[in-house]
Amino acid sequence: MGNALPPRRLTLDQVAERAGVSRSVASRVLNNAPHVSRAKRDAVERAVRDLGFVANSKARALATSQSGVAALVISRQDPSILADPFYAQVIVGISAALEEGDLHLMLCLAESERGRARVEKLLRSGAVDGVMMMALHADDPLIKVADKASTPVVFGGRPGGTPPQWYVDIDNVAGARAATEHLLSRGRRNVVTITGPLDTEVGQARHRGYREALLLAGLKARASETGDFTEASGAAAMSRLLEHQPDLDGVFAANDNMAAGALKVLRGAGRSVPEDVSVVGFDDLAVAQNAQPALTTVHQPIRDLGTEMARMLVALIGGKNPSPILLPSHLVVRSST
Amino acid sequence: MGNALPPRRLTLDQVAERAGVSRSVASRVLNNAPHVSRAKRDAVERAVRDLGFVANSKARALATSQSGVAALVISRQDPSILADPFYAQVIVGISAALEEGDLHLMLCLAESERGRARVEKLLRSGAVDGVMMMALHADDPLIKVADKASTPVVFGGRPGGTPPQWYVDIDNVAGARAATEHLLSRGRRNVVTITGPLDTEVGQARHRGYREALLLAGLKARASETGDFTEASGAAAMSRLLEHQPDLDGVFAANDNMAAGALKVLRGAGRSVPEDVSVVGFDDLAVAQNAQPALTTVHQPIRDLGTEMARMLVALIGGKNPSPILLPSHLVVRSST
DNA sequence: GTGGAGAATGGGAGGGCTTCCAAGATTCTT
DNA sequence: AAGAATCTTGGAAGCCCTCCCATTCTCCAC
Repeated sequence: MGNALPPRRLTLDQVAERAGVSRSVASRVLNNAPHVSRAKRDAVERAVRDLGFVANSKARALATSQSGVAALVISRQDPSILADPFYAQVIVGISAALEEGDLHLMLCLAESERGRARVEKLLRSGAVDGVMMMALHADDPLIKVADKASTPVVFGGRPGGTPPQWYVDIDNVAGARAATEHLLSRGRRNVVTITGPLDTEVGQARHRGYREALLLAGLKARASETGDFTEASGAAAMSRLLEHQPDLDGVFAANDNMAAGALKVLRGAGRSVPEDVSVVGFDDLAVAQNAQPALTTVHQPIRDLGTEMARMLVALIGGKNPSPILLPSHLVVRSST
Repeated sequence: MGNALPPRRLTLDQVAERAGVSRSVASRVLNNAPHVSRAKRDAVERAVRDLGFVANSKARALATSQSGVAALVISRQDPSILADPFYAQVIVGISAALEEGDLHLMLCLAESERGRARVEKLLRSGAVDGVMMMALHADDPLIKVADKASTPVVFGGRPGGTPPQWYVDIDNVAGARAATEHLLSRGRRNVVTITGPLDTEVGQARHRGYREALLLAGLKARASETGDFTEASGAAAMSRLLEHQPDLDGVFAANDNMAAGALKVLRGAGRSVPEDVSVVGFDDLAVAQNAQPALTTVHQPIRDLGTEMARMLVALIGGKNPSPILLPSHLVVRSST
């Protein structure tokens, strides 16, 4: 920080000199490449240890044109998206898997137009070797940004529209079907649903699973109302459903937050859960366990989602061509059904 | 990715050639430095636009010896620390403030020994211009790692022991004092506390605030039990307190999770809250609102914590010498008191 | 018209590493 | 024991910018 005599960072030349070898040899030892005699290898390693040398990553990056960094880009169209524990778990999974590939994680939250421009520059400047992207909407401008980058991109969850080439997603259809079938197996016959936004793939998929289950059981789809994955929207949807479909006896909500909202409205309307109405959510977040009554829901392997995204990206960076992955979810039965 | 003819990334020379100027001039335009005529500036800018040129960040980093990246290092001694919304908010704050300084965010979760070694290498390789660090324990090995790095380090929350030179922290003492005084103002006279781990600064500070409040009110400190900030430990501590101090009428828990555990135990013991016993927590996480009854607690400006950390780091990187910051917290009164 | 201040310009030397290649050292064949 | 085959080795060319500095140009004062 502006000392009198900046002590001039240690360089590979100094290591080489101290070990009595050329810079080339020293470099080979560092990258443990072949064609180095045992004696010189030892000498270099000792010099590295004695001097406490760590190679300058910028120079290495320039020479190899590899930065050793992967970016996770999170589109924040809504304000508090990161606040839910979902991303935290994804990140933990990613972090662990990137460690395997010896990559570091750069986290980009792009909300403003300016932020998006920064992300674009980041990707196109070659500062990262690959990108993981979480975006809900097919028209998210970040998707185009990622396309323009000439670096591999893995999606976490498919945005709507034509699916990207590489993605990891939860099998939302199967999960929603299992949830609905569970309601039917409890003897419910008038099962309604609170869907997520239908312009998102996840919203659509969970709705599809619901309809499939009814279809397979030979039942007609009942009323559905759309929410936006918030508790408040779930409550509002539930009110509307009660109004139009007073004899409902089962509710599949497309996520736990909305299910929690629905529970409150049901309680307020004097319907007891699970006696009068059974309710199932989706996600298995903390809110599901804390709900009154505790919520039956579909558990997603969120951490695995992160892990698999990172693994896929590592494979891509390594020149391989992995296939998309759909992760299974499973039902967790609690007191609401 | 291994094409036949890798199209050889665009370079500044090509921009310069197209604009009919030397590379030096082109570079000056890119960094909008002075000493460029209007005409050439325009020519270069047009060439940049036409070609879609983005400077190679690795080369720039090497030349300027600035990476444009700041790291957030989170020590994960316990497994699910990131899962609480705390870090999510810190990160959002950091991200916003880093954008001001045109820095990108690298996220390092170091739990294993290997992960720690990787972080050390990252810092010492000069890959980041500065570090923000969140660590609870004074003996966290990461603190030494940060010391060895010759890059500026800002702490979020002081670890125990001698405080670091640069940090941003919540004023835990004042918050705890306010919480305790609130209990006293409700007429409680036998106020006990559930502390956090006393080998952490935050644990100690909140305990100190509790004692100060009692002292100022001319009361003696009552029983205290120590937890580890988990709900389970709060419940256990509450049981012990009920046993040794059956006439207690107020509880200050050093965080919301432990307060939630305490509430459950109190309910189980037939003490009603807030009639028989008043309870105050600390943090104002979601759990405080969801608790039964809703928890009076101390709200912390968590997002601001992140913002200020990042700002401080930006200042340090810019060669300034900022002062440590203590952020105020405030009481949120709900139904538990 | 001349000197000189100050701006504009481009050449070129880094920045610290990787990697190609030619040359020297070693081992293996027969 | 000579020649082929294989390892080791170090010199030097890159990677793509930034920035110092010597040079040229512009313009104004006297």
